[in-house]
Amino acid sequence: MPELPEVETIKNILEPSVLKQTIRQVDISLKRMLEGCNPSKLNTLLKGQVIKNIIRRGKYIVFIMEKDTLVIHLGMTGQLTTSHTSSITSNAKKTSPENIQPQKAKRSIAGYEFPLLRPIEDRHTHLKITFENNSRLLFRDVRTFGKIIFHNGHNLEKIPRLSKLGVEPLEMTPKEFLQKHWPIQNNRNIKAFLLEQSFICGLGNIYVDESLYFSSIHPLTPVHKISRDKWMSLLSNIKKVLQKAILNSGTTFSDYRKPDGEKGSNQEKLKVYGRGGQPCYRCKTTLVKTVIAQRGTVYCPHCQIF
DNA sequence: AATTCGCCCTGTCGGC
DNA sequence: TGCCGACAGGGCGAAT
Repeated sequence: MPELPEVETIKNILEPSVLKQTIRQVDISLKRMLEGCNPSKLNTLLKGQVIKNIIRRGKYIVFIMEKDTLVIHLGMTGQLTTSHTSSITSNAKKTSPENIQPQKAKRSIAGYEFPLLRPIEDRHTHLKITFENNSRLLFRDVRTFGKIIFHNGHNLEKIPRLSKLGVEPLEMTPKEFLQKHWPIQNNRNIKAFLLEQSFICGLGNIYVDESLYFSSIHPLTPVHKISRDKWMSLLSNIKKVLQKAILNSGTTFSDYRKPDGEKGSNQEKLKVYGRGGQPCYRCKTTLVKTVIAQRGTVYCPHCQIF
């Protein structure tokens, strides 16, 4: 579920505590999450390297180090957080609900305030990076759809997952984009097309539904039937939807947390996603919940047309 | 060649 | 109360 705004938020919050840090030790406990090198070699490869830069590409967060690059995809339930080892061994370990019994802790978790709410370390923490200053970067992922990619060197184009990505929506201008790509010949429906990362990257299920709603486009509309004007509107709405979500620190429906443990607030602003069966804010028509492109999809059958 | 589908995975929730 | 199936879905590889 972490899409572009969530990854951007995580990157921005992580930056000050991770940048310029020297890696002392790396522990990976779920080896199948790692691509690009042998899990037993990861620690040797990364040890001693300084994190020089952090960037986001689509839904990927990229750690540029002196020699190599480490890429993380959060999948569905991935969480990145920083903590100091001292707080894990004293306060947090004793009192954090996550560290007592995950099952029991859930019931009472709402009663805990930051910093105890932050995901610290449990059986779902699959990657731990310890820095020379004793702080740690933790990657926790309940459903393990996430990925950790080691890459030798800095050439991102050589990383297969990254090289397939399309344009960054926040960096493109609708007008220039259409001058370059128009007409857009594709037989698929617009929902499936936008979920595909190779044209525009960073959009997931939530922000595709939201962008289509704002553009009054039915999610099943074939791409080649969308007029140039509609595309202009769609592209600018994509940017607006993403920018607003970043201002709201992302959308928290279940697992997504900022690295400081707090939730985003954009879920309160959504117009269609998660609102199936409820009235459209514009016309009061009951919003339809269906499945398109193998994904739960919500739209207004009155406002959103072909 | 283009597109669709199945699968990976765990926690939650609703129905019986 | 407890069990079980359905559901959530990003991205890849297999199947069509």
